[in-house]
Amino acid sequence: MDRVIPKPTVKRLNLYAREVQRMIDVGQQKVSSSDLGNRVGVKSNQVRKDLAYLARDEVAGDHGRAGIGYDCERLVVGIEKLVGAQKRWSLALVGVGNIGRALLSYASFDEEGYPIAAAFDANEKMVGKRIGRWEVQPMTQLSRTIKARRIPIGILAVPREAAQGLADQLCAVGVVGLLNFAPMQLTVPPHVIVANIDLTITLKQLSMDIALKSGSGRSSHRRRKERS
Amino acid sequence: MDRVIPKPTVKRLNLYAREVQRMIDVGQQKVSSSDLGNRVGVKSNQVRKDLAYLARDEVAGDHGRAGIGYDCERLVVGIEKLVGAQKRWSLALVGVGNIGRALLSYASFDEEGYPIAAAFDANEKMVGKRIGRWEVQPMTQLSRTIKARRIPIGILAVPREAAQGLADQLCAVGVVGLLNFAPMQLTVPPHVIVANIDLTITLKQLSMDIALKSGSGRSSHRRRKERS
DNA sequence: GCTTGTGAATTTCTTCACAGCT
DNA sequence: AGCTGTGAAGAAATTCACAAGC
Repeated sequence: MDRVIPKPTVKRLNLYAREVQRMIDVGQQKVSSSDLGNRVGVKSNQVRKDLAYLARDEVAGDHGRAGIGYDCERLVVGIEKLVGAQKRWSLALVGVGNIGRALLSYASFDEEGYPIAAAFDANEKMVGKRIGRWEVQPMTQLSRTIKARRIPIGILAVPREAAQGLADQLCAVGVVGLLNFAPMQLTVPPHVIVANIDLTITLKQLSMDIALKSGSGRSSHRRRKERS
Repeated sequence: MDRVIPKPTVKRLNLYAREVQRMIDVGQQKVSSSDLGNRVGVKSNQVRKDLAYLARDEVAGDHGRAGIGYDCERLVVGIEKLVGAQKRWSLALVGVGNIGRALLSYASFDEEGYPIAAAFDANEKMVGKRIGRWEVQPMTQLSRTIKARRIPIGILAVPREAAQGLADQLCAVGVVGLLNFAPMQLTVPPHVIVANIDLTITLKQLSMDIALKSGSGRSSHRRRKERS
């Protein structure tokens, strides 16, 4: 009777979907929980538990067949239904510096249903330039454009000092999610959700993990270690 | 008697250190667990529990003073001792496309003790170019350079199709950590640790979180929602 | 009054183990 | 034989609640 899906499960479901899609591209039709687990770096038990959430949802439907496995096609469809990949969310990119430009050239956003709908920069030399199919807009247009086009998610790719102020602006004009590349914690109204991409923190964790593993030898599992 | 520091705690300790450093820059001398908690988006209880790990470590030392708080200076020093920020780790950047170039221009890596020591690309037009202070090297130099300079961490900023092969190469020449920007799970030997920066998965989680929060109104806590 | 530190309770997530289907 | 689904056990992380210091 549990309607809520655990956070870690949501994440893994997305990984499964991507992996299974890739198997389909290669002509595979069935997949077992242990196959999938190996590819994603997760125990087969965990895979089955995660996939069991599909069956609990009316629309996603049941899937596994004992002795056989899961049908790839149905599986990705089911996961996407459950985990909401059906909707498209447009993005507003704020900051067209190095990271911003990299994001504009990053085709996957589009392909995955997250089109960048507009790009803004404070730098006058940047404003008006065309980058790919975007024309960089001045910050003065930010509210207007986001409101008019009802863009739900903002990407902050600006220097740390500017991030909080722009986050405030974005929240004020109705954004409900932020993808934050600035190395700081943003403070936002309670209805807004922030996802941080924090490169230096990630690197620090990585090096800490490396340092720790050197000290603690013997682990029986033999595949891979993963951090998000 | 617990020598091991929980993963989530390591992450938060890094966030605390950064935040406290910023307070120092602004002239602050003391900080309380609730101050710090507010800034990082964590309950004060949690902050204290996390900081208690400092006292358990001989070298990091004890810190909090009841009724007063923590001394900012000593705190960052203590955290950095505990969480290993003293060591420098050099990086090998593999792939000088959009993301790769953005990383080369990203000053924080250097400042935080993670200098990019070399950059490689498979594209002949790229090889030999100077970008900032780096000269892009051909992939044929990859093993030589990494072995010679004993670079411990590789950054994979290459297309998905190339990622696994290059990961294999990097692991073969002694890298012990990988920062992977390719949208896939890498398979690596057990002693190598992988940290993934997965933009589309992050976006999918973000949009799922947004969708969920719309459905479940009343939560009593009022600050921010954070995902890594 | 405001603060830290911490055992105990609680919640969340993972792993185990096995019944049951193909 | 090989596989799924799941209750039960276990482990990990968070939150509570309160004694004790300033």
